[in-house]
Amino acid sequence: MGRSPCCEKNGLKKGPWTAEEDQKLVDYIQKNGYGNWRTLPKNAGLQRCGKSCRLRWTNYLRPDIKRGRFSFEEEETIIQLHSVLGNKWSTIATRLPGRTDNEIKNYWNTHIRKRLLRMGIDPVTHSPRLDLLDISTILSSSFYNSPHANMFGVQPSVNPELLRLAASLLSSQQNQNPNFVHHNGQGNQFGNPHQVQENHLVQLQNQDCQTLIQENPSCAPLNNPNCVPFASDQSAQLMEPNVDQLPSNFSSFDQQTCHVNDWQNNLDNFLAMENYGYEQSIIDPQSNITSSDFDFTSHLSNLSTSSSSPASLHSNSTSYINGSSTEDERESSYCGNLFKYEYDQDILDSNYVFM
DNA sequence: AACACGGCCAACCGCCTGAAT
DNA sequence: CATTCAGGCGGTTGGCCGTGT
Repeated sequence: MGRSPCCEKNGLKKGPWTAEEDQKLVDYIQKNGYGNWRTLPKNAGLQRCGKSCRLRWTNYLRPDIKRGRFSFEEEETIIQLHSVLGNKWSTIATRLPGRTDNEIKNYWNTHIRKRLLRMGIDPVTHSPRLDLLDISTILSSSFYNSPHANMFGVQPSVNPELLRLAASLLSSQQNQNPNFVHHNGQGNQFGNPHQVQENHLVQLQNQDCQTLIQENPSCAPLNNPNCVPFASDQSAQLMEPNVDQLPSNFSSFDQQTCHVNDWQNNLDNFLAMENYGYEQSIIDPQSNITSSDFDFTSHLSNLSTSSSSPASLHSNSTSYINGSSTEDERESSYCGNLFKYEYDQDILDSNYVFM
């Protein structure tokens, strides 16, 4: 026996609510409360389904509804809760006073989800996106052999078997995709990073990535004790880039996130963030941490301290970018800065009217 | 000015759950 | 225990509106 309709559909109005209907509903609820939604519309003189009335009230007319743009702190809360709860919008809404599940859901789908994707983070798993694993960069080692690898403190330890498998996949991708451009490691390090990445990006099927990782759980480090901080003399290897070779969005990054004027530190931070998702897609052989174990929540928990920390100078062999003293702090600050940067970019880009 | 396009979000749809009978 | 039904939830849609051409 099928479920019966919540109310008689014939003759009932659908679509956007008018101001007059809103007023009728508000007046009725203020006078009588909202006990029985089935009988409410008839008693209130509304040609609406009870369900429609309930949604209108809970999502729009309720007096405690909070309007306006979500704050950065609210977004943090949503992401943290979503990483634990998934699409339990109503549960998430209980932790955000004045926000409805519908509003949170819409905001997630239109803003946060896209931002996480831009950051290379899978919005479903909250882990780095395996489908964008940049195998060609691993193969060419252009990143690991570049001076920028030093600022991560990354010592490459790529499993030869992984390289073999990746090479096989890369080869098949190149054969199938005539537009594929292999990055030879000799190119411009300071070009538009999105463009560079697009050019040498190998999009693998998720299954391929999972297989690669399951079969080869030792690529390069995530919290790898073999990681060493960059040395001060290594930063000297960096050559000052031509101004028009800087990443297109570098200037706004400089002003909003780093709080320092030194171009080299800013550029280091920028490139670190650009590559953050990529770095995190790698497995730690020591602790057996997989990409899916990546704890985005704990990274975000450090946002408040990391996002305002100035980049440190390359003064000694144990200092990290942003002044973090440990590798965990360093990674957190990359993530935090990146997320804050993307949030600020959204603010700048949006036409949102502040209320 | 007119049109096309894409983003956003209010509202709807269909399914699920649990209480009442 | 089976059935009915209200309320709740998450996914989806359609229309509005701003922007680009």
